[in-house]
Amino acid sequence: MKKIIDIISQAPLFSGLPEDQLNEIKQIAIDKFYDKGKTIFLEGDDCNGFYIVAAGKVKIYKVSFEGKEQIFHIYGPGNPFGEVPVFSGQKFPANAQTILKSHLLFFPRTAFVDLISDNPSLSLNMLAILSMRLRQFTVQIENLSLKEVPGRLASYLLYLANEQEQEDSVALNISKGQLASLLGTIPETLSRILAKMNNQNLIEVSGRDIKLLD
Amino acid sequence: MKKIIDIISQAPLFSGLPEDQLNEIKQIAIDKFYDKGKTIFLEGDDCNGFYIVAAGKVKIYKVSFEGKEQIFHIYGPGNPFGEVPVFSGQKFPANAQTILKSHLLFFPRTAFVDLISDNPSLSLNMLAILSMRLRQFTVQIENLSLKEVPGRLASYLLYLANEQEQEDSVALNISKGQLASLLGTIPETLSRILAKMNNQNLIEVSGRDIKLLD
DNA sequence: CCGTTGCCTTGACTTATGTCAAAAAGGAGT
DNA sequence: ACTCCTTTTTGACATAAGTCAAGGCAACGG
Repeated sequence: MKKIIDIISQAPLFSGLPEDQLNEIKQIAIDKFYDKGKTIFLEGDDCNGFYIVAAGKVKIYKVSFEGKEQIFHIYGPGNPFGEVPVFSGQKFPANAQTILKSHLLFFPRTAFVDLISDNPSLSLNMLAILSMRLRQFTVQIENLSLKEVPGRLASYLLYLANEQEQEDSVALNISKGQLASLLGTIPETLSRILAKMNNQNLIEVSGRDIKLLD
Repeated sequence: MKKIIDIISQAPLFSGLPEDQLNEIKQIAIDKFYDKGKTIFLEGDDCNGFYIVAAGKVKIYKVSFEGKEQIFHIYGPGNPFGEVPVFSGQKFPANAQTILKSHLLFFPRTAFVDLISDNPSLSLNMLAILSMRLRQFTVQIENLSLKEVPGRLASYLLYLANEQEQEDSVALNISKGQLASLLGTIPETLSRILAKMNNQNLIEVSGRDIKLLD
């Protein structure tokens, strides 16, 4: 298990802050541990603070009445989540659940708001993070509304390849079922599209490894 | 034309600020005027600041390669827009265009960032606004991915009725074509669904006025 | 080694929604 | 009232993607 101070000093949210402020932040952080598949909060729950992933992986998602799931984000180490109601002052807008055994840091709301009020750099960092989120959401809405599933899949594969710094191959870091949910579709459809792109020699799928031939 | 100071003092972004700070904000605001249908900025443009609508109406949207439009927001008086790249430091993520003759206030980026750094209340207001935006986007993604067009339309009508403080009828404030684009569909589909709901006696459509019979 | 479990794939079918084309309705100005 | 122009509606059709049901495959524990 990593030390709190290491996690904090590496999180983008706290980048560029002087050491004494990192220590103040450390003072208010609370360790939390979750097994795989555990719910962290549910849509509509009251919010007493937000989280940063120290280790593991967390999905933010909603489920329709009929049971279809849409994943909004998947967060790994260093990423904060659950900040929205801290500032807008309402309930959580979506559900959060671990998809791996995870170690989280919890930041109580009032203590954090005090901290941010005293600290312009921290507030600008937070503004930057929320702005990046908004940007990601515009991409997600654009994908859902203006692209068909093959296009969304292609975008995601290119994004992953870029993130993994590999020109021509990617390793999916989530199950195909979860990927379907992230792309706003269902496993059957994703499976068919992967098969089709495979036949057209656009990609070469073997399990979670995909070679990009385009 | 309204005075700058009136617009500023009524905007949620600046609510609760003391008078001297409102005056500081006024100093950096710049009036801009646009006719109906004029582009304010395009996706990918450099961002030197953001805007607040003083009068008129503005849509934020993207267009697919094939020409389909998706509207993200429609903003009226008091709403800020274009803030994302101010804090995330990149280009505009979408297009902005007036849908009515409009009067906007422009806030240059660096001056505003200075202001926000010196002013915790202002930064908390901005955090609250960005958080509300994120919340709206989760709803929009949920609608696009988990609901079909009739469900999205119903949500929108209920939202409008609520906003207009009318129990059982709404007046569309945008054209049906624009509404289709806001709901992530096309005018033909929207028209058919309105006709069907009309036949089922769920609503009663006459032009832009819709009675809710449910 | 075998059965259970979870994940993925395939097939046949249904349906919501987009496309294309044309007609109808509505508004603004002459 | 007439014309021009935009918005909306309708019809016939095409298709992407969802549903339901069954089968395959791999991993894991007994």
